[in-house]
Amino acid sequence: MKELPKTYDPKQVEKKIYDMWMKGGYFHAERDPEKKPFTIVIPPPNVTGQLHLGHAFDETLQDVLIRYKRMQGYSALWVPGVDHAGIATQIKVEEKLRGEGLTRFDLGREKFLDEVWDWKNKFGDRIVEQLKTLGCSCDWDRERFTMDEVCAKAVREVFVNLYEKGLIYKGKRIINWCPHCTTALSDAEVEYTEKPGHFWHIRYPLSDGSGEVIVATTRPETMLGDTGVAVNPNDERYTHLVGKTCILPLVNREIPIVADEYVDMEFGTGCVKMTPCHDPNDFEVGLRHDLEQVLVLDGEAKIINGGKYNGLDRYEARKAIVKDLEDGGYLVKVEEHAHNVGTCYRCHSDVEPIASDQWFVKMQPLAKEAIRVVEDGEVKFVPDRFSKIYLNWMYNVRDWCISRQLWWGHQIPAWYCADCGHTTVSREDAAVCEKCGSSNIERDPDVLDTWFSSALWPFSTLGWPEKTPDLEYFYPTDVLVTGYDIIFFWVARMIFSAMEQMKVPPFHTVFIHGLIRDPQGKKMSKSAGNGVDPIEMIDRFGADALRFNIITGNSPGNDMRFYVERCEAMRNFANKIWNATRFVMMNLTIDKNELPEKLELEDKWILSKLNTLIKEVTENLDKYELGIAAEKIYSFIWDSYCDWYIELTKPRLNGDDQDAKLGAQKVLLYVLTETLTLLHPFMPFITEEIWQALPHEGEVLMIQKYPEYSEKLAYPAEEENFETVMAAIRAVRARRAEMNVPPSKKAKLIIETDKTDIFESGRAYLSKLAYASDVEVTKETPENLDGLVTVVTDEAKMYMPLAELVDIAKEIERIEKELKKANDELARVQNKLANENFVSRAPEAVVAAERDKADKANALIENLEETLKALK
RNA sequence: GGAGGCUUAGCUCAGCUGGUCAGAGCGCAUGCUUCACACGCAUGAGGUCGGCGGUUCGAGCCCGCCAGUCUCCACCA
Repeated sequence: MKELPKTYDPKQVEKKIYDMWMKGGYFHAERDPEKKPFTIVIPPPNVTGQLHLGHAFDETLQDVLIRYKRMQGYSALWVPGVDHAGIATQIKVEEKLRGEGLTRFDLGREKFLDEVWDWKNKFGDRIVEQLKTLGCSCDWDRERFTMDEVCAKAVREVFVNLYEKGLIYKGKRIINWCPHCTTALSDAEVEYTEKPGHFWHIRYPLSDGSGEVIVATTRPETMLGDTGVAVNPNDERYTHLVGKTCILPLVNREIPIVADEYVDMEFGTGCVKMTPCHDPNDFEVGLRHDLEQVLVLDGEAKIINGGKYNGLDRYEARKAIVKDLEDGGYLVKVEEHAHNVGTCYRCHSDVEPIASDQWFVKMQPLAKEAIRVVEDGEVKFVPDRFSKIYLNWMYNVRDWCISRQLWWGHQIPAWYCADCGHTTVSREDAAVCEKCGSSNIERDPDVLDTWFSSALWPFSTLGWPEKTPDLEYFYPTDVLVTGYDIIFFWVARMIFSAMEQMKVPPFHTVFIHGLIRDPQGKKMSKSAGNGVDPIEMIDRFGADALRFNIITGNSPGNDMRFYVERCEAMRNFANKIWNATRFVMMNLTIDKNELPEKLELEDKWILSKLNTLIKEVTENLDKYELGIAAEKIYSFIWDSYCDWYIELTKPRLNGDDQDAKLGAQKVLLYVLTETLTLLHPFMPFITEEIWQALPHEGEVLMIQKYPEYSEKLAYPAEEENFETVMAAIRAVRARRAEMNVPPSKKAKLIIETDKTDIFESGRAYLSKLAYASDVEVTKETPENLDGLVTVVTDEAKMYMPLAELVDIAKEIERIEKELKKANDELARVQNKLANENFVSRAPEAVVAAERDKADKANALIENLEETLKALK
């Protein structure tokens, strides 16, 4: 027999086991017509990213689900892959270039893209390798990249398809512009944070010299782009001014005063400066009143078209302009004013609203189906509350700006004709204008939003638009697992994209989880330096421990704090399993896993508990209650199997009765194997390692059948009977602990009970677990209780001769106390049972349970009273 | 402005459709060189489940109000 070390060392195991799985091809999902498919696509992490705890959480949940389904006999496919992550990746490469004193423009598009591909090839495998250390059972044969050929084809198809349907258009709108990333962003990519600011009141003199209007603004520098002043048409203070013009200070431009409902009379001065090119509302007002559009900020947010201010950064310009206004007597007053500023979700620079020509996806028609499938329950969110968040967003969704002024990404398949001005949008790269045939065409330099390609992920990864066998078999996918923070970015867009292209929802369930935070509840981030590296955790405690830590102690959709100590606790759990196995193996003389014909009471107890566990765990997993399932297995292994059952088998294993010995071994092995199988999706490495060492049939645990509830192994009566023995043992231990009797001090144990057979059969382990030198089971009360310590339960009265420790007076006092407690309990229960309403309206089982409680309390009281009488 | 979450033992959190639901881990106390494990074993202390009302035979669990806290959406210049 193999000698196992005393402590489990994941490092010796995990890599070896993973390699074995890989070699065996167990991650690969076959299109098996005999099986039902179960598919998950991974939320593709950034190709050059590193695994953080958020990933670890996400991937662990998916791995548990996929392993569970695989073991249940599904053809379980987990499609892995990575995302090209347009902005994020481009920024990283540009930073690297900056270190060399270069910009992307120095290289030019082609060379720059070569650089990015190099970067991708250099770091692209890192996160994949990290996923493997976590134990992810992805089908690596099907790994995809959002920029590979298959995905590119899907992107091209969808773009052209939507364009042809009029659902993609190009237009001049106010978009969110990041001056640092120098690209447009979608609404979803802007994060708002409240920042302190000022509210400047500025005097705009009327052109006719008859007075002035005072406007209030938080962005004085944008006045360079002002082409009007708006007031509310119902604002009597200003009606006489509508139609007049005023002079824009510093610029000396004559601009009209217009009336528009948009203006809030209550706010500020009621006069609003209109900057159509740099404010979304002003843009709309400008269109309605035909105001001129003057762009005063360039892509880096430096002033243009602003005379002497040209070239100034927006913040410098603000200072200069405020000073000049003040010097010129135009500044009326300045107020403190906190307001929300949009920032780039990637670089956190202030986002600039700028009028710009961009490509958009028209959302209203697409949102319709995306709303319907969730409202109709074709796509369910777990927990359900996230469907409200999703729907609310979808109801109010605005057109999606999809063009990005980047180089890294899917370049937009649009060619502009220099001759006729026509735009050719095409699945194949265009050589000539489709309208006039001119070859004088130029491709749009912009690329698509990264999320445009991830939106197609559930079907592009399976080969769409080709009708591949994979697509046929594995689509639609089943569950999408992700954090609530990317519902809008990704989940929503996958749903409407799939509905438009596939006419079928991409998945039936969206399983949402929360964020992992630091012990203070703060978001983990690189800049705050409070991030915990999952790889380090795996290194220190093992992947299984990390996984178990992440799975337990939280509930679906809620954030959780990460405690290293919890990893330690889970490492201890792994060690516990390891040692339980050591125990079983060092007593093992059989090489086949089968139950014995004769089962002892304690065997039936543990088998029945196991059976219940199987039922509950399966139910919990089916309801996505992974944490609850995991905790139940934990407590079964630790509390039931290790703390009780193993101890119970020791007398048999160490005894001379060969049949009993074998019986105990068999049950030990059976229960251990079943439990390992149950636990495998959560702790794949240690369970596989142990399973391999135990007698088994089949190649690997990871494809064994998941345990199923069996009517044959339900022993409710025996379970209950054994619990009464346990209660007796606990009572004795508690009594001894109370009196500070060390385990080494044994005492005879006399058990007076009506259920002699139950206690009789447990004689051996009773003596062990209750530290008895000898056990006597009887129906008779001992004649003389002098010098006996008494322990009373509802099923037994027990006596231990520990004369030197016994103080009769104290004994009596204690029993009277217990008696009072029992009486209180009885009164409570009887009171309940006396309630007509309760008895008639509560479910039968509940009433029966109460009656049972009453019976037990009665029995206990009776026992206590008898003992008390005897003592006196 | 709108929506939602959270408030349960010293700490961090579980508690599924209202009836063993008052729990877990860590921490704490006491005692254990018990032949798998001190990354352990046994025993124990500790909570009027944020507050106030209501529904119900029965409420951490449902409803309303209040307080604290966090988040998301919208974004009045």
